[in-house]
This record gives sequence, structure tokens and C-alpha cells, in this order.
Amino acid sequence: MSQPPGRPRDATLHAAILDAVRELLVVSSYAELSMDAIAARAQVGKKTLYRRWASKAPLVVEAVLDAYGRGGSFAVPDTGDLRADLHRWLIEHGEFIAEPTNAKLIRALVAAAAAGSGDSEALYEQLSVPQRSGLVERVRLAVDGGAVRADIDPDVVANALMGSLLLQVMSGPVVGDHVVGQYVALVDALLDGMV
Amino acid sequence: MSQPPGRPRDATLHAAILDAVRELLVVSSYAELSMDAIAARAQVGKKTLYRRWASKAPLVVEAVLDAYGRGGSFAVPDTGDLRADLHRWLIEHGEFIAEPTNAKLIRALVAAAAAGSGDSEALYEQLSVPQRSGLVERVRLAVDGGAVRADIDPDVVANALMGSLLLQVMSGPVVGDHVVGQYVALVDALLDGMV
Amino acid sequence: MSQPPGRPRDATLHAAILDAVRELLVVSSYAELSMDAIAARAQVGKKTLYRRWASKAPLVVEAVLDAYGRGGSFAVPDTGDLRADLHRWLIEHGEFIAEPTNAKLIRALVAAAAAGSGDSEALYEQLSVPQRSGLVERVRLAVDGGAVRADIDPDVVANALMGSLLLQVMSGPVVGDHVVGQYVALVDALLDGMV
Amino acid sequence: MSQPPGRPRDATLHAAILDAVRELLVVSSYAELSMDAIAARAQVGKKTLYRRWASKAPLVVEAVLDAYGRGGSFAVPDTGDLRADLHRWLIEHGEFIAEPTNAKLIRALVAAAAAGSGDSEALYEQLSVPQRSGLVERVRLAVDGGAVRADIDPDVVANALMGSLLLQVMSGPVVGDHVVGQYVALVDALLDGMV
DNA sequence: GGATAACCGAGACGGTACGTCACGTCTTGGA
DNA sequence: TCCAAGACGTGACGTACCGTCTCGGTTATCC
Repeated sequence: MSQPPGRPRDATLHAAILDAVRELLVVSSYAELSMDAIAARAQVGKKTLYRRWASKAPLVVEAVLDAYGRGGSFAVPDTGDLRADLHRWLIEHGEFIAEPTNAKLIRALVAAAAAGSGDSEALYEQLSVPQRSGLVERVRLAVDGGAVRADIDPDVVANALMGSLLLQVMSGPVVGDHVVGQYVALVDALLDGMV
Repeated sequence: MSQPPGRPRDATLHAAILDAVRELLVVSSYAELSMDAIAARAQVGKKTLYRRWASKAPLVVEAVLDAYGRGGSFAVPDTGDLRADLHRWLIEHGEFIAEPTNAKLIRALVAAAAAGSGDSEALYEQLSVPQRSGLVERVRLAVDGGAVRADIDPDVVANALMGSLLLQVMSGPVVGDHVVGQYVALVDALLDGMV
Repeated sequence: MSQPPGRPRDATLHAAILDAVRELLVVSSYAELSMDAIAARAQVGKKTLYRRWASKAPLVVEAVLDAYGRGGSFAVPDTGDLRADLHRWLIEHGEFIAEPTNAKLIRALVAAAAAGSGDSEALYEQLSVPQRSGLVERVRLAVDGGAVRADIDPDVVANALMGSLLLQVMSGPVVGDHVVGQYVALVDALLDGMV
Repeated sequence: MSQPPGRPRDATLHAAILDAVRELLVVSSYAELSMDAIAARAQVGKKTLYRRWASKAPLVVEAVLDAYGRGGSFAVPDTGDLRADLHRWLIEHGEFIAEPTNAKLIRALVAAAAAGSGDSEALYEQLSVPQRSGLVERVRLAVDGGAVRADIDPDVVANALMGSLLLQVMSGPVVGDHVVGQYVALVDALLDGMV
């Protein structure tokens, strides 16, 4: 209950720093992003950065997830209509990553996870795990309700959907409405089969 | 026809350098990998590295693709049985990335693509494009042969399969036979539908 | 009056670096001396060197002049007896550069002045100008006092004395008392004439 | 008598290389001069340089001495009039080093001697020893002839004259006729005494 | 006249040092 | 205790130079 002694941390700095990170990431890849540049941009001492984040990776992860979370709700909807719910979720994400700014942020997140040593996978899972569990849960609900065959593994479906999105991000800038149609087609193929 | 003047580049160094990169990547993530260490390991001057590759990213890409290409044929088979062909292709890749050594290499490849500045996407596509076109071609064949519905977009199928693999790589070390079963289940769900 | 923001430079490092330079110069010529070695010896980052000196040349100059300045007073004495004063000054310097350690330092100073590009002459003159003006002043005093002919140019005398010393340094290690006698002889020849 | 087998060395290259060295030294100090640049300038392979000179230092020494030797005779004259002979020798040298191009060359020679490790003093003496012995010989002749006091050490006189010149070179660009007058004054002071 | 041998221009090579940049820590004065 | 500013040790970056080597090719003598 008692408050720690000394001057409390300036809460407004948090947002300023995350903003600086995102602004810099839009114009300069993860590798080019430096803690010095972040501190300079946010008008903040480097010590302040390291007081709050252990290194560049978790800082970038938080900056990206912060933008991701504020960009509207990405929870998997449950209207009872599985096809419509998956369509909507996939299109929502598709439009998010179609925005070049957002694509750069996600690419930075992947870079932070892939480049880092060992425990940086954990950071990456801060993004993937909640989304995956939301998807798995929604599919399991459909299985339980009998709308989907009982032998379907929800994890497999979640992998296919999220994997398609990830591949899209990593394949560079995306063009036009064509892509949105592909998301619809993916859900339909999974539900109806290709045969 | 005529040979350029001066001492020609030593062709054996190319392989020695790529070997050094791979050996180092097994024990030290992409971020920890240094050009100095590569040069030292390959018994080569740093100048020789920069004479042949512009930076760490394309060097790592070539080293990984070189191992990938030599690791046996990953072409999509065509036995006439689409289900069996996709099963086999997916399991082949699944086992490749299940090998921890290979997983590290692929993670490094992703890191090189994600961390690099701009044109490294192009390098990354050296891996993804050939695989994608093989897959797309195989599915299109099935569509043309009437084994698959005419309104199926082969690109969508390729995205789902490759995306699942990519997600697997990025989600850290994978355990056991469980995963292989998931690949079978993904192909089956796509072919038969979930409903 | 106010102090600039940020951590102030560590004043103790200055002396440590200059010491390291001198220690290294005793065993390795100016050309062999490397900034890396200096940094390693002084337990200092290379950045710290370049923060304080633009390159190797001015660093060496300061290191040598620092030792020269601390090695006792080399001011030209003024006892009223010009011959004795010049004898003493010349012998003092002669004994200084006869010390192999000091000779190496002075040779490094000359190398820094001669090898450097343009503005290192200025650094070199940090040594020569004060000595020259002291000598010139002493001779001018003698001229004014009538102890020396009025048509004598003090600059000419200073040149001859300092030049003899410089030539000695550049001519490699010097042997014994013979040299001291030569300094006495030089002053006597100048005062009394050769004829 | 017999000629060694194989293609003889191209004698014209020697001069071309020395020219290249001098041309480069005029615009870029000794430290900035590189063997690569010399080879490129002289249209010569680097192997050709190292076939003829062990390193940069002796090459520079030869290039400078070559120019020095061709610049007319610098032998000490012997007209019987010591004063006139020394005047003439000193003025000749003074005018030589007053030429900025020549001054740069001599500075490079000093740099080659001072910067190098150990045996480079030997190179420097290729210039100083012949001049010194010429001077010493001339003074000794005057001593023997009774034109100069018997207790005068010719080495001391040579030191004073050569040292004055060396100091002049190292003190940067020189201005005007003023300097020539100083050389005359130096000889006069030595001959007549300052008192 | 063929073999042999040294020369030559060009430029790749291993190594070392350069001067810069980034990381993560530390040290000021001050809030 | 927090904060901005910035110096600090460490270590990687990408470049330049040194002196050696390896190409294709040229000139000389020797057999």
C-alpha cells in the first residue's frame, strides 16, 4: 500500500518514448534504430530508457503492441456465424498490415524476435499467443457446437490463418483489394474444402 | 570471352565463408554474429567478405539458402495424388525445420530479411518465391485436372501452407511427432473442409 | 560560470593516456604506435581518445611536450654572463636528449610534425617557439647591454643552437661526454669567432 | 660478366616511379602517401615497387635524394676564401629549401627517418653524411691552412650550419630574402664572433 | 626454336589499424 | 528516487593500407 520513496516516474514519458520509437521505425528498419536516436527524439536520457526496458528488443515490442492494441479491437468476434467471424477477424488484420506504417512496425517486431538471442522469442509471443488463443477458442466453440467436424484441430486452423498474415507482412508491401479477397477465400477453402 | 586482368577471386573461399557463417549461426543468433568473427573463422580478411557481399544480411541469406538448396530436393512432388503430394512436401519441410540446426538458420534468414533496410526483402524472396511458385503450380494442375474446385485460388493455398511453416519456425523449438500430424491435418482440412 | 550539462570529462584520464603514449613510444617508434594500443594500455575506449585529440599526431605532441615541460626548467638562465648562460642551456638540453628515452620521445615529436598533414607544424612549434623566444630574448639582452656586437641577429644565434640540437636528435643515439664538449665549443666559436 | 637469365628490369620504370612519388609528395604528406597510390600514379604493379624497394621509406628517400642530386651541385666549393665558400653553400641550400616543393620533399625525408623503426635512420644519413663530410673537410682545410684557429672543431661548425637549415625546413614555409641574409649572418657570426 | 626464368600490370588476399557508431553503465547538477 | 545530458569501456562496423600472392602475358638468355 505504501508508496516507494523518491521521485515517482514521470508517466507521460512512457508514451513519449513509445511514440518516438514508432516514428523512427517508420523511416528506419529495426537494425538502424538506435537507443541513442530514441533518447534524442523523445528528449529523454538514455538512463530513463534502461530504467524501464532491459534493451532495444522489449522496448520495440512494447511500442508495436501498444500501437496494435490501440488500433481498435482485434479480438475474435463471436456472432455464432463462424465463417463471418473469421472473415471479419482476418480482414481486420489484413487491413491493419496493409497500412505501410503498420507493416513496418510488425516487421520490426519480427526482427526483434528473430535477431535476438534466446529469450526474445518470449517477446514475440506477447503478440502471437493472445491472438492464437482467441482464434483457437473461437474454433473450439464451433466444434463443441457441432458447426465444425469434431476431428478438426483448432490449432491447425489458427496456424493457417496467422501464418498467412505473417507471410504477407514478410513479403513486403501489399497491393490493393486483391488481398482482402484472398483472406475470404482462405476461410472459405478451410470451411468448405477444396474438393 | 577474355578474362579480366589481375588475380581472379579464389572460388574455394566462397564455400569456406558460407560454412563459417553457418557454423557460427548454430551457436550465436543473427544479432550476435559479427563480420569479424566470420572473417576470423574462415581465415579470411574482412575485405574479402565485403568484396563479395555488401553487408551481413545478404551474406547470411546466401549461406542459409546454400544449405537449404543442398539439403535435398524440396520440389513439390507430382504423383497425381494432390493430398499425398502436399502431405509429403509439408512433412519434408516440417522435418527440415524441426532439426534445431536448420531452425536456427531459417530464423537467421528471417532476421536478415526483417532487420535489413529495404532491399533485403528481395533477398528473402530468393527463398519464398521458388517454393511458392512450385506449390502454386501443383495446385493449379489439380484445378485444371478437375481434382480441385475451379474457384480455388492456388495462391491462397500456398500462403496457408508456407505461412504455417513460417509461424512454426518463429514460435521457437518444436516438439515431436505432434507437429507432423498437424501438417497432415492442415492439408486434410483444406481439402475436405471443416464442416 | 555555469557548468555544462552532462557528466564532465574525467581529468585523471588525461594523464593516464599521456603516460601510456610515452610508455609505448619508448619501445615502439611513432609509426608502430597505434591508437588501439594506446587505448588498451590506458584502459580507455578509443572514443575517449578521439574526443580529446583529433588524431595520433597532436596526441603524441602533447604527450612529449608534457614530459618535456615537467622534466625541469629549460628556461634560458640570465646570470649576466652570456657565455655561461648559453653553455648551461645547451648542456641541459644536450643531456636531456642524450637520455635514450627522451631521444625517442623527441624523435616521435619530429615524426608527428613531419608526417602529419599541414596543421601539425603548428603543434611542433609548441615546442620550438617558446625555446626560441627565450634564447632570442637572452641574446637581445646581451646586445642591448653591449656585451655583443649590435649587428648580431639574435634569431641567427638561436637557429644555430637549436638546429644543432635537432640535428643531434635526428642523427641517432649519441655517445658520451664528447658531445657536451661540442656544445661548449659551439658557443665559444660563436662568441669568439673561428678566425 | 654474364647477364642473368630472364627479362631484365625496365630501366625507364625507375624514373617514372620516383617522379610519381615526388608528384604525390607535393600534395600529400609522407603519412598520406600510399604505395597503392604510387603504383596507380606510375601505372605500375605493386610487385614492381617491392621488387626494387623494401618499403615506403627507402623509396621516398631515393626519390628525394634523386631530386636533390639533380638540382645542381651541392658540393662545398673551395675557392680558398672560406667565408665566401660557406656563404655560397648555405645560400644554395637555403634557396633549395625555400622552394615549397623542395621543402615538402625534405620534410618527407625527415618523416621517413623519424617515423620509421630503427634502421630508417640509416636512410636519413644518406643525405646528411655526404653533406657533413664535405663541410667538415672544407673547414678542416681552412684550419690546416691557418685561416681558422686550430682549436676549432669542424664538426661543430657543420652541425651549426646543417642544423640551421634543418630547423628552417621543419619550421614550415619560409618567407623572402630575409632568410638568405640570415645565412650570411650566421657564417659571419661564426667567423668573426659575436663579441 | 623451344625451354626456362625473370619481368610486368592488375588486382585478390590475410592482416592490422583506422575513425565512427551503438550498446549499456556511470556520473554530474538539479528537480 | 527520478531526470537530461553526456562521458565512459567495450566491441563491431566498413575502409584503407601494407606487403604477398597469383593470374595472363612479355621479354630476355640458355640449350
